Amino acid sequence: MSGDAGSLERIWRAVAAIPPGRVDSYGGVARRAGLPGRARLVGHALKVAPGVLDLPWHRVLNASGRISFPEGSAAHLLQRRKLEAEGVRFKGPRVARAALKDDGSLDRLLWGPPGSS
DNA sequence: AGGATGACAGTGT
DNA sequence: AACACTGCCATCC
Repeated sequence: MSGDAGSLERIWRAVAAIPPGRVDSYGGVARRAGLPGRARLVGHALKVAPGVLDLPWHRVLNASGRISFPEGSAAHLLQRRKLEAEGVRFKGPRVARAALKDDGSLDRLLWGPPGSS
């Protein structure tokens, strides 16, 4: 199916590793899963992920720090609500700069500041 | 088999 | 900052 099932598993694990209140990009997840350049595969992996895994899918945003679902859609609203419930603030359509850091580099935000919680 | 689609990303303008 | 275009690759029709 998805190339090989192992890729999906690695992606699911990478997503599960994102701490509450933190976010990461599709590309970042792909890279941490050992699949650089497979950002689109991450989207597919989340789409087909078994619900029982209970993955924090809402913590995955696109490279612009924005939710990839169409604005106004139920999915978009749900994701935003889940993030705000974890303390992630939004600045218009994208996550606040505080969460994005200065560069806007999501992956740096996630693993960059050591010991920051 | 071939083209379109998509929970993306990088670069250029 | 917004938009267009290209690269990427698994699925779908």
